[in-house]
Amino acid sequence: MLALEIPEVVIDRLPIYVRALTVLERQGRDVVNSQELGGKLGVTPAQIRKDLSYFGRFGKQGRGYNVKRLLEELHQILGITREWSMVLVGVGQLGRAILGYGGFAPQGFRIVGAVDVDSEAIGERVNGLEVKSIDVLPEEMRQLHAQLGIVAVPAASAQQVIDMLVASGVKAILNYAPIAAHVPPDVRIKDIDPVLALQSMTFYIKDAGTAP
Amino acid sequence: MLALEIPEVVIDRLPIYVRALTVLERQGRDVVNSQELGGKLGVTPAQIRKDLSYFGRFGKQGRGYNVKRLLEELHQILGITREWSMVLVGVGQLGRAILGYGGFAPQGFRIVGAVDVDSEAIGERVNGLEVKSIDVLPEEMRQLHAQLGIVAVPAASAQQVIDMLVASGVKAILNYAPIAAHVPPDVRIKDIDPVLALQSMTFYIKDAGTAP
DNA sequence: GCTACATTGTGCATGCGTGCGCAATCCAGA
DNA sequence: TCTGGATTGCGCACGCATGCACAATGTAGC
Repeated sequence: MLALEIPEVVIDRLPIYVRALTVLERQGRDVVNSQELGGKLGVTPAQIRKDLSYFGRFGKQGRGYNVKRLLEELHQILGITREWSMVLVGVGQLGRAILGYGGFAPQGFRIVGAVDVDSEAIGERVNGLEVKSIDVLPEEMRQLHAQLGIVAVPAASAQQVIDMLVASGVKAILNYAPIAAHVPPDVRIKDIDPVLALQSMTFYIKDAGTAP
Repeated sequence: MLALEIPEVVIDRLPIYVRALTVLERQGRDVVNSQELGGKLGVTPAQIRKDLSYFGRFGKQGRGYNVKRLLEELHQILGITREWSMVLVGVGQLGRAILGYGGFAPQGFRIVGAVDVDSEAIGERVNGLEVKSIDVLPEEMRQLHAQLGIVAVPAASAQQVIDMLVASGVKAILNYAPIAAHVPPDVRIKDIDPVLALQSMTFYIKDAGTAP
């Protein structure tokens, strides 16, 4: 029952369930069974039931799951009932795009601070945020009550920036830099790298269109 | 030895190896062993050797791997010796950011076309590309010799757009829309969704800072 | 209130990915 | 040419995630 024993793959699937359930809720659906939910997500019904059973018994036999109830439970489990504050490091082209991305706020993730190493960018206002020097990162994190870090700096300086975030007490990092970063075991890090996704897909399609 | 039998997790790791080897090559390193490479990537040496053994014997006992040689082999395996052309669907805020992203080109991925449903955007020039109507997607794909599709439209229209890409013969899709899309078994799709990454990380840190 | 049906929750088996351990082998140096 | 040392490639075993199958159980309808 302890969280530590729950496989990470399970945790990674929960947000997908949340997303699908949110759509169902907006459609006014009251209940959904594991088969329908699995069909929408490309996951087997057994998988869904097993995943949920790690956390409790949320369904009703013969009926399925109450959409609203299950959604609330999953929010609770994932810790997304509250708002989360994030600090962005790196206000280059990528960083600005992240600041402008409208997908975070509706899900309760807000970028409350932005820092950079480039002295030209420091002092500038981007998306309503004043860009500060990376030297004040620890103070910024504390003052803004930010718990999450977003890294959008070039690969060459990414590990250094990540070390600074870790030193500032950040326990979870969203990393857009194309590196395999090293962090202490108690710090979570997730990489966003579209190039890696492309490079693995080309493996499967590289021979398509070749004459037989 | 057939590609179909190689686990997808293995394919997903190869681009990481490529990235690390590229750095080593730039540093002028001739050889590297599985232990050092694994240390850099957070992968066990045995894992690396096993992964590579699916494709051949690239190392030398007592020495390690020739960096240049292994890099070339991996490029060949992944199909990234050539350039790949991509068409972007959706030229909103996110789409524009993707067009401006500088990480694709150096790795041989070029966005050669852009289409949208919004009549206001159609005809506009963005990053040197004229935005076309989504109605001409099939012709665009053919004329531009594009093999890959990038989806950057709202969730509501994403499945529809993906269906159109599939109908146009696209065999691999990079999807930025927050949906679990359905595609035929011969079409690859990879999702880029920073929100999902955040929502799974908060699970692990949600109790941090709570009074004991 | 009772019956028939549908769906959950879960023990268990299967299969697959991971990593150990060692034999094979290659290089460097004498 | 031979020997010592290091590292690969791979068979094998372990462990974990996945999915099956069924008992448990709640619901709807009569």
